[in-house]
Amino acid sequence: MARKKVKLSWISNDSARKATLKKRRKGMLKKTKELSVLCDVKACAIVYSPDEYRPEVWPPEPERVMRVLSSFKSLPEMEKSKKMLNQEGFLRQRISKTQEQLQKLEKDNRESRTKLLMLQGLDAPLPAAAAAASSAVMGQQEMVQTPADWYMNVNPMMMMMTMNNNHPNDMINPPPLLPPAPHRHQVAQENVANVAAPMQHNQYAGHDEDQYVDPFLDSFFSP
Amino acid sequence: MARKKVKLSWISNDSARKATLKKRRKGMLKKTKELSVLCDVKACAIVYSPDEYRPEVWPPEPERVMRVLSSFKSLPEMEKSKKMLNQEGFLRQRISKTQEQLQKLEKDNRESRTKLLMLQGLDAPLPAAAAAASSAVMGQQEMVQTPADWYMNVNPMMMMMTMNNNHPNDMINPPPLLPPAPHRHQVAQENVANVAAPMQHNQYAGHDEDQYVDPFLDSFFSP
DNA sequence: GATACTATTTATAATTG
DNA sequence: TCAATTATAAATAGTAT
Repeated sequence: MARKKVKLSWISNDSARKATLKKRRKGMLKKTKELSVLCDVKACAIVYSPDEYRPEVWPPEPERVMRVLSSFKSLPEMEKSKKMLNQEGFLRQRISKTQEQLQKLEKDNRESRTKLLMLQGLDAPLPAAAAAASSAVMGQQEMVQTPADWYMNVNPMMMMMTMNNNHPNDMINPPPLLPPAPHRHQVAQENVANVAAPMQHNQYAGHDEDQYVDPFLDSFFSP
Repeated sequence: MARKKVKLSWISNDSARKATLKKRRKGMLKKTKELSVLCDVKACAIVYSPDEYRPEVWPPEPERVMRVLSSFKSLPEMEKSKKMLNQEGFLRQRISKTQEQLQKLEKDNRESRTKLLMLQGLDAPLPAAAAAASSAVMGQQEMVQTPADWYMNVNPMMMMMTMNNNHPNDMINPPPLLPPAPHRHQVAQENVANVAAPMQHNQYAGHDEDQYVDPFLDSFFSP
């Protein structure tokens, strides 16, 4: 959106793509925030970026996810949710398939190089990438090496569902029966008319949403 | 962003707020799509609007997003899920690295082939694997045109936890085991709202992971 | 209320340091 | 590579139909 009109297709230039990602990701999250604030709606944006183990997310309060989840409580079919996919299995399967692909690719690569050698008679050493690739795929040991604190900070999924802004919810959630949350008092009263909407997905509005954990959900997510 | 600088606070005027919501929501989803296409990253946006039973979502396959929601059970708050999170986190990281390697390898492969061509002056057809890799890396146009199809091949878990290039993702996500669902092809790329829950009647038949729709999540998007 | 239409503000592609 | 700058494309607030 500047200097030149951009065509909507993948940016092949690595550095250019990276730069664009950085700019636009920021812009997108900002837009999300603005929409949510201006119109008082639940909005959520997630962007996973290459080489980053955790996604950029808006809104920044992952704990609000619980409220969104609690809106599901009334839905039927809950029992069947046990059938939920085994995520780890999914990933493992993917890795296996990727390995296959990689192996084929490596084989092709080797064949190409062999031809090259025969034709030009010089020894082009395998790029580090190729060797690293196989070890990366195969090297399960690294799993053990994963820093303990690494995953502690990782919670892409949990952030994913977070949403809504405080404004309406604050209105919707009168001072809890529980210990009051002081920060809520800054909410303006003019917004009364607006409070209806955000209500629609929250059945536990009367509780302190930052602390309350729906017992049903709790059990649902527990083994 | 026009006529007057907007103050970042809730719009009290009902009609004005509604109008803004409509405009900005559209804009935000568009931005999400653009970012995703231009930089080839997994990006997701969800907007709940008042008086609308289902949220506007990008990408157009909400069931993919839904699966992300299911991963919420990995919340660190859930003590027993931490272990699993570790596993997933590791796997995700591993996949990211593998994808990097794969990209490098693929690039290298291309270079070798270029040399080959120059030297032997004949066009040796790409072996299957390399061709697949190539199209996976280069085939951005198709993705833009039929995001639905594209996502058919994307593992939901990958979508939510990984981020990175599609190129590698395509490699990592081989074609679905099940035959494609033709009805998805009618999904209009631009009309996000209409495709909110195309899978809602696609039951758990087959229980293939790429097709399976969790009833819990599915019902979320159903009125 | 939904468009359609600008005048502006924003976002950002290209460029520079 | 990265941040800052700048010129331009996009988004959109207010308005009219």
